[in-house]
Amino acid sequence: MLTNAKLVHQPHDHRRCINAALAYAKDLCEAENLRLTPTRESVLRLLWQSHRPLGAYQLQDQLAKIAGKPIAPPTIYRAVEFLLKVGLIHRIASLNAYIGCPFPNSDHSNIFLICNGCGSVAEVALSSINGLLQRACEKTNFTLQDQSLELFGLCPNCSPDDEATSNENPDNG
Amino acid sequence: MLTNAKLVHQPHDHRRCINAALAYAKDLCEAENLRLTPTRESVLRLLWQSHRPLGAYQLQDQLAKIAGKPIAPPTIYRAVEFLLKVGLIHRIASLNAYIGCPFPNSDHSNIFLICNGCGSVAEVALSSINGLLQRACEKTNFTLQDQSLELFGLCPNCSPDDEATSNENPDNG
DNA sequence: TTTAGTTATGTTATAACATAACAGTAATTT
DNA sequence: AAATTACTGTTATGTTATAACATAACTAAA
Repeated sequence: MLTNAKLVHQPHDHRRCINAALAYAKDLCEAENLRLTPTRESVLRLLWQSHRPLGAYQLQDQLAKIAGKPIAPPTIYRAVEFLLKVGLIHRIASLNAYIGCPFPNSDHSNIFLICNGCGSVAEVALSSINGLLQRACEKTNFTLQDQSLELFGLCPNCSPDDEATSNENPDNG
Repeated sequence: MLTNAKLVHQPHDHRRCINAALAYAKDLCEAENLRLTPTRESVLRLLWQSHRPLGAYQLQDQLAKIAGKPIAPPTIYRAVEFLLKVGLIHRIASLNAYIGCPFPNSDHSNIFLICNGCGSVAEVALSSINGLLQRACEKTNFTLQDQSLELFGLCPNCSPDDEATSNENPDNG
């Protein structure tokens, strides 16, 4: 089971997450002859500021602050579209929000663990589930192309049966 | 595996789908002392007009025609909210759209098979998948509360490797 | 090194989805 | 019938996303 859940739910040096993501993005774009322009890089960096997803208009606000000038929605959506296309970020459909992809290299299909308490989102890739889904599709003669698997609940920090301190703004990035 | 996939993807007497859904809704509301008002019933009926989901503003247009007067968005969203709460319909997050629930009685968690060709949506309930998801959550100490599982692809009618006629507007309701 | 082709961004407007707030009406209870 | 609750109507607005067109920046020949 490939997952970043431990990282998301525990204190860690989040700069390493950011640096790794940015470095990977740069390498990928160089290798594929894609342009990681300043806008795109800024949006990617913003989406790695924490392990919580950001909506397009949150990105707009934050990018405007960074850029020191107003940013229009299409600018955000274009950057997001690019980053989605090359697999560096994900869209969380149920939240209308975006988040950095922790496994951009692996050809995984993702299950998102979305915490109703603190808003953190962890990702799990589980081939056994993909196998089951694939078989269910075959049984119904459905040709699977893409998927959106989003689970809602409470992360370890926000679980009531967890004795630890909880909620709202854990500093795990 | 509980599914309505065959029904969705094959020609069938769709009036039976509608009648069954409406009858069930009436029974349920009577039993639970809930009010299936004309607006709510109309919205439910519209969501059972076909096996394709409808957005709130499509519902608005169609309900306005039926009612012969303009309908404001809150009217739709209130009816939808009610129907969601009592489990008679589902929301498809990735489509911002709503669809009648084919198994309103069973305590299932649903996987939606969304056809990129004709827009039809079938539903599958598969306990083995729920078990796997539950175990994945336990491994990461995530307390599962709710889920949204949406698969995209091509239904049997829209699959290219299927010799049958295809696409866009199959008359299966 | 202009020119043309392509890709990316700026800008304005608007489409599409969803809810807040408050007034009024209908059903239900007392 | 008055009080209470549940539902609906109405206006306005918030939120998410895209269309359409203009301009700028990069790239690759001529």
